[in-house]
Amino acid sequence: MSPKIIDKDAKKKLIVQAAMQVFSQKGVAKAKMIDIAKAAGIGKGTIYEYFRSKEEIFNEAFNAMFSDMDTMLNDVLQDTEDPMQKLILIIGITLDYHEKDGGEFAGVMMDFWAEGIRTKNEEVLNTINLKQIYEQYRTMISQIVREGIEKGIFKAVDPTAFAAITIAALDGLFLQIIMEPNIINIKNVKDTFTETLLAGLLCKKEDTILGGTK
Amino acid sequence: MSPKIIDKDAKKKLIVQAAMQVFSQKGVAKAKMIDIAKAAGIGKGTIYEYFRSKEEIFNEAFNAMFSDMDTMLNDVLQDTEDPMQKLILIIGITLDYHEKDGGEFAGVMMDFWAEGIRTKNEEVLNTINLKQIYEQYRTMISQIVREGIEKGIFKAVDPTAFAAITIAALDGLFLQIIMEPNIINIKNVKDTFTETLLAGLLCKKEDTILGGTK
DNA sequence: ATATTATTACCGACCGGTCGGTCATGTAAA
DNA sequence: TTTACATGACCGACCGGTCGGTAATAATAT
Repeated sequence: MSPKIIDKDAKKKLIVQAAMQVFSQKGVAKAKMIDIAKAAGIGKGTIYEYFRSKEEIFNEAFNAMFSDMDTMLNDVLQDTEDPMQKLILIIGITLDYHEKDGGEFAGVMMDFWAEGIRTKNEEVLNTINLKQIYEQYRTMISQIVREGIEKGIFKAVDPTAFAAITIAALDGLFLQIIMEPNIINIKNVKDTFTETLLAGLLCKKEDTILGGTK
Repeated sequence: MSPKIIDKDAKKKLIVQAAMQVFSQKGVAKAKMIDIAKAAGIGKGTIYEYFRSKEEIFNEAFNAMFSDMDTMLNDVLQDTEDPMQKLILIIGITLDYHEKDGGEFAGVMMDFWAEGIRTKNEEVLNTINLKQIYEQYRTMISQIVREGIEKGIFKAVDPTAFAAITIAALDGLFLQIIMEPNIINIKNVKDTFTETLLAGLLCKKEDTILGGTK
């Protein structure tokens, strides 16, 4: 009566994983379904038992990635009350995350960005919403900065702008690392990066750079 | 004897411009030749009178963009001897450049990055070489930082790492601006950005952030 | 002036390859 | 034998690039 039973969820993950590999190597647009199938060691048709379309695989990969990241960040933030320490942890976690799965994340991130950029704001794209993710991220960091300012630890910078710049710098560094892993690797620049970025928060100098020189 | 004569170069530029528009809206992969033709107000076949392939248009756009940027930067750097001022100018120019042609540059940059990332290091891609461009950029900035340190104006940071981070931050901010022009626009964050990034260079504090807290 | 003609510029129907997605035909477990 | 699962040959939409034909221009001939 009961037939062959396989773990559907496990197979779905397998396919997503294979897709991530192919996506990161070729880019989503150039990744063929047959490539994904081969990478997963299954037939092309089988993919369609688990996903409706290539788009759906892409969405699944996207969501998996960010919910994972989100969990890690929230876990880590429990560890300390010190705002500076929190920022250091966020930066560390974010940078380290990019090395996950042999840097697969990296290549695909490009396509997430591309997709995010070209998504019209009005259209509610119910699956992928990179903008929303960025907003959460921004809120998280600006909240910490505000906390630091209130506690008198940080200089009174604009928390939102600072958050935006922190995220920007992280993304950009990420981009550099993807592009030139030999020249710029995480271990080398992580500390300098953290120092450079956060120095401005502690530096109490009254005369600003722009005001001083211009 | 003499036939219809038109300005081939002008038309080439027209096509590149139209292509840039379409590329930035749809992405290079999804941009159809017919879209480019329509945007340029010409027939599809005509494009092939001026370019061999879509790839060639992409390359042309890429080169035009960066040689333009390069010229602007070199011009501006003549204006001052002060290292801090030089850095401020570089940041300003780079950020402003992204608003050129109604932000068209922005969308296409995504594809340049994607292309750059997926270009194998070994293969000499004779037309597009984003990595080389980044190297020049990095050299330029690290040179200025080195200058500043020698003159005793800057703290003794690692010039190369600082250059990498500056470029990273610029790229990342750029990415943010593309994604959320309403929230993060250049005029709003330019100053905070410059302040935040360059603060670390002047701040003479001996105890480092990482050393102090960890 | 006006017609002729050589040459260039332009065009879009068409071709051929590609690839996402389907489905008829399996196969293996129970 | 039944039923879930797997597959790859096949289909057809799509799109980059081609090509034969047409329009525009200007030198030349009338």
